[in-house]
Amino acid sequence: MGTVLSADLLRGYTEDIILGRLEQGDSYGYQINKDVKSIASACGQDFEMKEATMYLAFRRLEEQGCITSYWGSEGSGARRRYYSITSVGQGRLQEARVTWDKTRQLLEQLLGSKNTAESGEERES
Amino acid sequence: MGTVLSADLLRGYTEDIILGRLEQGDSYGYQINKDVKSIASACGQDFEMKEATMYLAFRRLEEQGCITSYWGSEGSGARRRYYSITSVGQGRLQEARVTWDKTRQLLEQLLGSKNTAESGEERES
DNA sequence: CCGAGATACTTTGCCTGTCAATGCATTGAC
DNA sequence: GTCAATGCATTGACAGGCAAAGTATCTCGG
Repeated sequence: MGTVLSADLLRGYTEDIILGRLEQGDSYGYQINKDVKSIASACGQDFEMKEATMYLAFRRLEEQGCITSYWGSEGSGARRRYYSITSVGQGRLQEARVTWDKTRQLLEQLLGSKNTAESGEERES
Repeated sequence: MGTVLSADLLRGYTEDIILGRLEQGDSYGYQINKDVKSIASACGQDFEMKEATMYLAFRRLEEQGCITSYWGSEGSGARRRYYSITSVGQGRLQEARVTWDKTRQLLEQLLGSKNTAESGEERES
């Protein structure tokens, strides 16, 4: 169902995706994993953030001070490690969005996407 | 001058960028490298496709049958290896644009970019 | 009570693309 | 003769993604 997107095309965005999710409120690995899957599915796309990838990204983000974590206090079920975005993380997310926007524009130019390739010629000497 | 874009954010797109350039006509490494730089610069961005990265990508593309190459016949100056996009490469480029478009949409959702986060709540149980 | 399946987190080792560094060869300007 | 620009190519290291495997708890059906 839907296009299978290679996560390699999103390489380097894993941490920012997590931050984007945590901006909506504290969450934990399994939940974020499912959220990402369902968002992708709503876009008609078959994408999943692999667990190994995700948990390693949590580690990095915490080292960088972008998130903090705490063990949940549910009486039943497996224990959950909740993550919370910090102000450092917020800043980083803002920045990531700006960078993403510029990257997007650039790649569109470089790929010569239809929407920007209207003009007949644009070869500079 | 402009934002410095980490090429790592474009990881995996190198080959497609090259194909996009070759669609404009046969070219060679040094030229493509300069074209990319000047396109980025026109976007107000400081991005460069590193030579090592580029030449390795040429290699891969040729192995995949997406491009062919031939030595230029200029009487003077250093020899140039020209590359030409094949129909396989054309197909791949078409595909890449579609994939890119989907990836773009998805990442915008996942990062929670301003333009798509209007609705108040969208948390599913 | 037992097994299957969902929930939930973690580690190991491999693969692949990027890139700094380095090297080679030619040409033209100073 | 030397320096910068052109032009191509290889090497080794690094980092992120991921398959695979492991641990542990809970729930539900039989």
